[in-house]
Amino acid sequence: MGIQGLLPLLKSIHRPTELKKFSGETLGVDAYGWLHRGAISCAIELAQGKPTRKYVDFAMNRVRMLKHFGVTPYLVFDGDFLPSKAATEASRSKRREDGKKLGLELLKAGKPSQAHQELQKAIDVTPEMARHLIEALKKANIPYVVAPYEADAQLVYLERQGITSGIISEDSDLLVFGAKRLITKLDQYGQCVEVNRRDFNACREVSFIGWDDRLFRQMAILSGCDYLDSIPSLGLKTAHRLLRKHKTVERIIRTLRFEGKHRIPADYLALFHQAEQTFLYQWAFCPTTKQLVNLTTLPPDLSPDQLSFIGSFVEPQLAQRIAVGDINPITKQEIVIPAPPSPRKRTASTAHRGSIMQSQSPRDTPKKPIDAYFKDYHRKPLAEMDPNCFHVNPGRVTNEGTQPIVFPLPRPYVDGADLSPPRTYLNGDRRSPRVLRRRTEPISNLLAGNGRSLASGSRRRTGGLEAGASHHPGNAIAGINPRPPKKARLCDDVGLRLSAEEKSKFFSPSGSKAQTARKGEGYLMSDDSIEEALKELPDVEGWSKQPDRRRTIAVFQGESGTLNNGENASSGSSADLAREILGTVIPGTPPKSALGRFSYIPNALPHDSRPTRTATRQGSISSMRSSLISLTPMSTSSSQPSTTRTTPPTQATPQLTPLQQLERKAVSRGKESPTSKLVVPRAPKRSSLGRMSLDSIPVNPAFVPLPPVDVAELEALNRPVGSEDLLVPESETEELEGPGLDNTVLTAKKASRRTMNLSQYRFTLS
DNA sequence: ACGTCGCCCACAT
DNA sequence: TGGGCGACGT
Repeated sequence: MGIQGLLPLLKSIHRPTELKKFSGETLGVDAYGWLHRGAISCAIELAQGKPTRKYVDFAMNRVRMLKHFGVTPYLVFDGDFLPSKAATEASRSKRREDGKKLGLELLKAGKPSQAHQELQKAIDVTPEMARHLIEALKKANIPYVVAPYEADAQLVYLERQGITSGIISEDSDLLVFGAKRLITKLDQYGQCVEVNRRDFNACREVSFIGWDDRLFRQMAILSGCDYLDSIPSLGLKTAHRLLRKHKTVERIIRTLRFEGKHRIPADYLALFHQAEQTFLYQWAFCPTTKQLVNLTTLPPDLSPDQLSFIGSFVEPQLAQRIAVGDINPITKQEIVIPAPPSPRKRTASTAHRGSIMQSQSPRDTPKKPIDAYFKDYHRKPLAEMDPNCFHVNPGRVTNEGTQPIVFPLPRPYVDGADLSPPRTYLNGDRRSPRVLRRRTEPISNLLAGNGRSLASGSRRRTGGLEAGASHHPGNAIAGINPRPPKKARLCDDVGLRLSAEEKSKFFSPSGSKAQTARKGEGYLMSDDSIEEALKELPDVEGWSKQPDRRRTIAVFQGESGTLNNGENASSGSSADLAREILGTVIPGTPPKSALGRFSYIPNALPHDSRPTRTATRQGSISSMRSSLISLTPMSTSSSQPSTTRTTPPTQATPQLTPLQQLERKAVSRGKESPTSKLVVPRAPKRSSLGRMSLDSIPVNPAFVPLPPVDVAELEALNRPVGSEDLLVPESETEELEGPGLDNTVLTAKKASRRTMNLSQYRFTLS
């Protein structure tokens, strides 16, 4: 795994979000997790050497889901193992083999369940498997790249180059590599958690104020990472404290040795530096220049020769072929696919592990120019997205809070084309895939000639997403998707239980009817708007947490209770209900009934079980909602259907995220001069007024119904901001401060700010 | 009292 | 496998 405990340490800056928020963006995806999860669904077949490609379906379902949300995935595959890792990997590989044998034996013994369990652990994601997925990606015109070494470095490189604007991964190592926006815990419904590097200063578990990337990286390494064994009893907190106190690793080690409390290897410092350099300079493939580059430009006094542990340089020609997937990054031989052309599941299977041959079959690889794969990512207009997406997320229902949450989900993103059976094998297990492949390397390895390696095991399991996106023209775009009607669901779910979801959330086999309904709705947007509103809730309040969502759900539930089941999506009464709700949400036409529901919802809602925030929220919720609804003129959204994304992302506006805002506060509180940052509030730049208005409202922003998708706004919000300092506190800031925050201290300030902001907004907005 | 480490439970399949 | 919770050690 990456850095154990890192994400929990950053918990206060986790921003529960929805994938939809990233609509219009290209996000890097660690393909390993998806492949691994997909492989789990067919672990037995793989172990038996059967020609299955179910794992491709799994990954492609996720791809569709992303597309459904308007997100362009840029898949990044792992390449070769770092030198030091080779040995480790070999032993691991053997372990897998043993596990496989055990599993097969169990299978023969008539214990399929146990067999599968064992085989899952023995899953090995091979370059051939990656290649199969790549073939599917090519057909779907999805950008991808095979990293020369670790996908982590490649993902961060792409993000730094602006090729992607965020990274979907479960590996906390990415933050150590320098990822700016890490999107984790993505589930099949599009729910996820965003961790922004910029929010670090707002971290409440430990203070990162005054810290730079280097210190953060050192803290992580010091506590133990994939490239360096940890020092017993020295975790993140301690590493953080030590760094704060002594500033340099050298001093820390010297002190620790002096104290004699920890046992520190003689070569610890050397290994430490190797680990540090591995995070800094690991090789990545530059899609633009088509050659290997160091993640971070090497300083003049450093040459790749001195960094044997980051792997060796690969000639551009070869690197390029590896990058597109034609060559096995490990063996450096061509990957030959037996007979992939037929889309059906049953194509020839690749031998589990070694189907690397020398001859390449022409048909297998389309002869597109390599560039083609790197360059075009198409973005999907929101319009294409399926409007009806609400549905309950069963998983989250019980999740942290325990309360059921309802969300808008895109369901069937089904494109007809590639999908095999719409079945979603949704999430495979969540076991961390990467671990299998990579692991932390023992220090000894590092020392040993290579330096170190990196085997980072990561826990990557990307959240599941099963849905497919239907953007393709051929299919019926959004309307076509056969998914359970969102509306119905909302109602149902809300009212009923989350279970409503049923098996295929994204693809409902019979979904056609639902589709029609959606399209019909002029107001589809309404759905979207609702979704937005829902989404917002979480964001706003909580950027803190998910409980918010639940509430939301709860609200709906109250209503839904009356409603019918979600089954008849389009036609059902539930649908009507949904409409009503939507209407309420939507600015222009807020049905009273809807409002009423919202208002009373609070009551209905099961209160947040969570101790801290609950009280506040609940009390205010109803009022907030009503107020929000009435107050917020979401004009922006109302005018246009959510489905259409008209506005191009306006990026100029630096938007502070709630976390960032907190950060500022923290900073201001802290020593650093906050003034410039905090003071600067300027007129909101963002395109969407609606949002601002929302923010400005004293009420908890979470409850404000958002307008249908305001693409520009979303983008602006999400867009990486230039310098944090320069950013002006915006509406979002307020959100941060909203009830969602646990921090009591901040709360007071927040409240005050909101008010302030509101005034500002009003001026500006009006 | 805090932090780390180990055990138990769970999620999703 | 990962997260949460409880116990032990500093």
